[in-house]
Amino acid sequence: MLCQPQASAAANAMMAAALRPIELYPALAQVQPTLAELGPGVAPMSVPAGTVLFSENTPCRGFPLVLGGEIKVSRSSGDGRALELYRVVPGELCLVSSSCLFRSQPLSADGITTKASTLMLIAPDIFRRWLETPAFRNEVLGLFAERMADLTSLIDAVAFHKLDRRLAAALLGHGQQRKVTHQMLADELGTVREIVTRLLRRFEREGWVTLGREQIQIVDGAALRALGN
Amino acid sequence: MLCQPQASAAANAMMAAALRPIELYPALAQVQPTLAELGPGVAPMSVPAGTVLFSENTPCRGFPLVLGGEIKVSRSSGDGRALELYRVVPGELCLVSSSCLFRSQPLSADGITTKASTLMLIAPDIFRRWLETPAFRNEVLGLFAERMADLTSLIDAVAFHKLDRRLAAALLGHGQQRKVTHQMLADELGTVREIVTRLLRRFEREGWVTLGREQIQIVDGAALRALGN
DNA sequence: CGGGTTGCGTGACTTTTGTCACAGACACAG
DNA sequence: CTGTGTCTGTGACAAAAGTCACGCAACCCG
Repeated sequence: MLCQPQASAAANAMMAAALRPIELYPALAQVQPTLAELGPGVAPMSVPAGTVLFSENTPCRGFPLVLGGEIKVSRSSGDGRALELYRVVPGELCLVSSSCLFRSQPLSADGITTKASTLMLIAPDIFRRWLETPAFRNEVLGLFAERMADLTSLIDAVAFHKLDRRLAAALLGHGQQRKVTHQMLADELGTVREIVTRLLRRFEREGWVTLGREQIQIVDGAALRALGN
Repeated sequence: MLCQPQASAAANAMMAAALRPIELYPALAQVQPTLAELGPGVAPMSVPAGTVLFSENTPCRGFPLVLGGEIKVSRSSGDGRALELYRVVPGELCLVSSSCLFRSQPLSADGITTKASTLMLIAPDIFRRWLETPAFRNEVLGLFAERMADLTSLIDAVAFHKLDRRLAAALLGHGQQRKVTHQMLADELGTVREIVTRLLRRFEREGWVTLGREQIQIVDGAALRALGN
């Protein structure tokens, strides 16, 4: 989790956002001690895509505020499968890693950046003082509530929906095409590659998508939506 | 959700606990305004077993502190299946119903008392003032973290574990025998009655349990534990 | 351009789970 | 005791998901 300088245009845009945490987290404008007072103690750090921020056993050192990029939080089964729990985007806290600071047991999940990302790691005692500020507190509680809702609807999906529905839903909301491998989709849904391949071929035969290497073109979004509800 | 007088010995014991919310929630000793100041505004209410406290559509009126009894929070599929998310016991807040006070969307889940129960319904504005107290705040945040962990491990179970494992796990931790119908276990696990019956018969043939009407005797807990991990 | 790697497609098969239909067992009320 | 529920057991079947094994295509790189 070391600081890595970034030079690409995307990274620069990201850094620009990273310099304005207050825009992402308006509540930070009111916290005590202020960001300015803390100075270098809360210097944002940049990590490349694919960095493992935490995994099942790592203890957490603080509360990561995500300033840029994206963190994928997932849970993996003993054997080769994995299931994505949710993603943390700028303006959100990574609650999984932080929740272990409110309780004894560490929360076992993996966190990996999907893009080059910038974070600010807040020490527990600072965080607790920030919670004195009602606005910040409400943001944190709201995020917890949000995450609970996410997890609940994931439970619903995994327990009650068939894979084709879930796959259809996973394809939507990413523009006209998604650039992913079948394996990535499998990991997102908690299944294996072959099943994803088979279902996608079915979708293709239905004329809903067209497939290519590492990319899926959505042809009939309405049909997918109808399936995915 | 009306107040119903309780006369049984069990209910009396429960009411006795209800009179000591501070023992259940030590942090309440420090909150402002105090319980005494609020007086009748936070009068505990008693409901019988099987009361529907909230369901998918009900908006929530406040934060229920559970003083006695037990609330089962579950999610149901469109068709006849259901899956238990977790249970709320005395000393805990019912976060599902309260989380909708931190965000716009109501969190869709059902809450039913499994026993005669006593709760204190805290109005949102009071609750927010109580959150000024660090001890209370930490308790609430800790509970959120706890619940996230619960949900995460449920996701893990539903996504990666076979039903026999989950059933075995469901039988443990309830003493030597569990008094439930197969249907109740099915609702707990998110499956249908027939499957539970079949698996239980298998367990019986293995000599791990003995079955009776509405009751399951655990004979070989070690074997169940080995299966359930 | 040749060889290794990665991603995709597929067929054959097994296991698990769910569905349907029905029958017997038990419990309790009248 | 008799009827009327609720609870349990089961067989036959269908569907969904996972496993294994393999071949081929695209791409990457020296």
